[in-house]
Amino acid sequence: MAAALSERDVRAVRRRGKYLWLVLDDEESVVIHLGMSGQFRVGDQGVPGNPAHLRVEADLADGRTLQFFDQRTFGGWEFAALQEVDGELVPAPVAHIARDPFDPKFDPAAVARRVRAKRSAIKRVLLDQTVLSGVGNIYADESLWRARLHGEQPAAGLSPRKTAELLDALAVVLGESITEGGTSFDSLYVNVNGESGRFSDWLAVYGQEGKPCRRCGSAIRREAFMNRSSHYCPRCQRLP
DNA sequence: CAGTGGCCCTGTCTGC
DNA sequence: TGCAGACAGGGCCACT
Repeated sequence: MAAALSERDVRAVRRRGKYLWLVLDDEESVVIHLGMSGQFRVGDQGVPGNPAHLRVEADLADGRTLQFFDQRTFGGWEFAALQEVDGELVPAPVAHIARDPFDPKFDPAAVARRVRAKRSAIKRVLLDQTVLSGVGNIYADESLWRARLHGEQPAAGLSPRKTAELLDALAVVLGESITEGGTSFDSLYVNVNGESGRFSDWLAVYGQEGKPCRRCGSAIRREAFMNRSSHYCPRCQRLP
């Protein structure tokens, strides 16, 4: 990769959901995923990363250094051909990834129809990147709380109105998290300048087990879900 | 073909 | 003090 990237121009940097990619020319790109602990740093600013977790280092033409750190190694870089999908040029590994809520062509009505056509629990559907992208465990829990929905509720049983409400809640949650600088619990999660986000102060249910619900005061519960956790308010978010 | 769940990884924390 | 096990979670893939 180092040899192939040497002296190459990066014409654009694009993203969809949790994937981002560097456009090298009309045919080729480098697809990057942060996994759960990947992060970029511009080397001459902010707090230096842990050298043990430095995976990629690139010297930029302006003299700065771009570094990619990843502690838990779920992230990665790969070369990928660009291909046209639904009127958009995307790398092959991203072809199956649906548009995210910030995409100008994101169609809430169409996504709501797809959600309601799923024979699965609503939280699983929110995490399905082929339905809509950009939503992980934290934002799924937060948006379900906002929309007063239990994650185990069958997606097919949701009314069109409730589904629209959930997608609205999701857009608010994602928007506010970006404003707050992302979800960060410790020094592991920082932006390119080494600054930590404060979104965790803002979380209503995620990681709040035992604490009172902001709306009704009931103790927030945590349950095992797909080898991770679901957090919810037992009073505000009931199964019908 | 859609849906389900196990597993990959590393560092930190908890409980015995 | 030391060690085992739980936990964090995005996405792939084998299985139903």
